[in-house]
Amino acid sequence: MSGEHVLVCVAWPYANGPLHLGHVAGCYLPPDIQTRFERAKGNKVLLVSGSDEHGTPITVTAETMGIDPQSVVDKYHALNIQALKNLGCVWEPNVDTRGPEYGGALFNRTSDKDHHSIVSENFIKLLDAGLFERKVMQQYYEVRSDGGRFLPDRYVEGICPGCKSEGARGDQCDTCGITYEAHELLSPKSKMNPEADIEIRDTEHLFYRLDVFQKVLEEHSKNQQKVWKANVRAMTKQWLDMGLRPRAVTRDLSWGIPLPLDGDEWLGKCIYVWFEAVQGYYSCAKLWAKRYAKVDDWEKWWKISPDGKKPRHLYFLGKDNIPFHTIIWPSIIMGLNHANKGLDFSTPPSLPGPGELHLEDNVPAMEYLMLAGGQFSKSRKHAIWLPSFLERFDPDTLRYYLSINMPENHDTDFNWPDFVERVNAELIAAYGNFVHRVLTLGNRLPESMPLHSFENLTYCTEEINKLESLHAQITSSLERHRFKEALRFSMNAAQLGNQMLQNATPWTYLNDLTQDGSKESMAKLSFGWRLCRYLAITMQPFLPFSSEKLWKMLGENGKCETQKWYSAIDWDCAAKWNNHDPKPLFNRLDLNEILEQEQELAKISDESNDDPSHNVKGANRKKEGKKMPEGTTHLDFETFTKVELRTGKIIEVKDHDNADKLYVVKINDGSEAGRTICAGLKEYYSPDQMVGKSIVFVANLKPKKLRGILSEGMMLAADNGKGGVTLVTLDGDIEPGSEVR
RNA sequence: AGCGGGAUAGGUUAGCAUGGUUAGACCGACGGGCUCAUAACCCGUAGAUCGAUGGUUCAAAUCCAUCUCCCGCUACCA
Repeated sequence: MSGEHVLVCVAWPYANGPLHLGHVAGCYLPPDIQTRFERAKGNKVLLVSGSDEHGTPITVTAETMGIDPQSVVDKYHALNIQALKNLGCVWEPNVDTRGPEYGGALFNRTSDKDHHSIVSENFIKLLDAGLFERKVMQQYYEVRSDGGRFLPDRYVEGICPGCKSEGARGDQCDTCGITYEAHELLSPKSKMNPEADIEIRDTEHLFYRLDVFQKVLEEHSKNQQKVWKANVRAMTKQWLDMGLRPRAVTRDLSWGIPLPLDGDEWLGKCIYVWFEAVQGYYSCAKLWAKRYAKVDDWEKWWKISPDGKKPRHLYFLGKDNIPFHTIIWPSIIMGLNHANKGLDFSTPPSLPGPGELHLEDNVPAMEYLMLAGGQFSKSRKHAIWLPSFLERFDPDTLRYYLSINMPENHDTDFNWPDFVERVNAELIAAYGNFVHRVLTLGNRLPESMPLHSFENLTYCTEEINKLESLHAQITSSLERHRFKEALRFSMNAAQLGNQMLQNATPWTYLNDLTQDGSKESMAKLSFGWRLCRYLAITMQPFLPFSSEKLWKMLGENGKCETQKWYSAIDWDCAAKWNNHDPKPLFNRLDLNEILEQEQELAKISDESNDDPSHNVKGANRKKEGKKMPEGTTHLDFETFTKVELRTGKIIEVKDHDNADKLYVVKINDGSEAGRTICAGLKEYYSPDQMVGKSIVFVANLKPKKLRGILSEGMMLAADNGKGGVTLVTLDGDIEPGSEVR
């Protein structure tokens, strides 16, 4: 199909740090491939996404960096959009080169004022339709001279009303496991600021009536069973089976979109981020139309036309985001449709009809890309950052590796040896090398007899048939979002080219073109040019940079990315030639060199502060002086002596039955009974490695139950902040229980 | 611990929802060929008790049960 309106929605990256390769493989590369493919097919694609810029984590980052939240999001928004562009993602130009009727792209941000007003408008619509429920909640409030603030449950602790143990959280006790209402907790304290007075205050919040949509979502889900991937089906079913309940859409929050409501009870409240950021898909389309096309043009991508013709909606996201896109967002869309029809909650909502906002056609959610077996993690600095990667490597090599290794069905792994291997042995050896063979062989012909003068397609019917069948397979795979498979088929075409050359041995005829068999052999070599052209077009969604390079080297005009998808198998198109010296499409990678570089980077990372953009071009690497880490204050000696450190010997290490990350460690502390300490060392030590070690522990720490087991102290361990943790052990023998000073 | 997902040749994986061909592919290994090409290319060979056990069935990688290990979310990291 061609001329279809396709809305490609990309999960909004949180502007609280740079993007890493996990993000790219999961959410950002697949939609780019899809968009390029759809455009080549002649479809009208509008690509929307942007930075998600509200919420508490951003204010926390701002506080620790000593700047305001807007500066945080400005910084990461700029960094991320630039990195995505450098990766070749089509966020630019904003308008399709064929004109605004063909759509375009907008990478917006949720701090955009227009986004605020669109969200506020929708908020009022849903409110007026009775789709919000108003509830008074009791929430802890930290009283401060500068005004105070509400505290999320997990920032509060106190004494459990059930078992009376200390350290119970605001809504649940870890020791006995019971849950309770916030006001039942005894002597509550703020975790962040234990000195502050805490009181319970009533706070009113609005809840979106997801329950109203249960039935219609079940219907939608039933319709989608055939297109959804297994992980999407399972996750959505889970939610529907549990039964949908109203979900809070407002929050006691300072950084976000203020409630568009009058009344003192709404002061200091914002629209909850989940409810607001998803609407970006909608606001972004509207704003794109307003800024780059006609104001109403967004409707072509969002609304079912009066004759029932539907745009196609694709959402690209990671597995953690599935229910938001199959349950929550559809229910908001249907809520808006409902409200637009002047209906309220008393009428059951229905699936969208003509003139209404359309629901997703597919949510091809990806699993995760792991890094050397572990999860990408900002805090543990276990990550490869996109900006830093692109400084050192050809973006197409990354695009190739992530495409051929895409986490479509389960988690996959990024590691350097595999990256180098696949780039060298597949991308370069098969594809790059075939292209280079054709171009260098062709280049050796005399100028009076250019390659295409030898063309004779009657010798190439077998190749033509195979290429056409491969083209159909690539197309079908891409239509079903099977990226790995599609790229593999394209690579098969390159392999076919190598086979063809191998059998035709054109190099044996170059010196004497009058030999027997020369005509056929040279016809094959000449067909090699067409095969390169085919490859440039079919590889373009995956490898846009090298495709453009190849396009020029083939002597073609214009840009490869604007070529028609089916032109790849148009054997009638005029053959051309470019007599410049051919250059290899890619450069080989050297694993040892890369590993050395990595070590260098790791060193720099150790020395720098904990700003993960350290190895990013243009990021400020200054102020690495000897200044104390943020928040450090000097301690007077007396206070220090209050800490009682003692030596002990580990005599037994067992798993904690009720916690994944904890060991229960028995220590000989010189006393007869010994003592028990819970320690979060599972990630770093096996029990065998620990038993017998002489360690240092804090002896007079207030004992505390950790998921049911009393921990009497804390072992000292060194933590380098990026995943390395080592116990502090003793140099020589000394009896357990000796004081350390 | 609660919930969800996964396990297929040395590595990466397709197939599994709708049981039924010799379980398909890429990389690597091994043997041979080629010498145009970036230590590249081509041909061939070996390599899989489809995580384990039991069950349903004429038939199970595919469905069911139990178990083991991995991943994610949530909790926990004194």
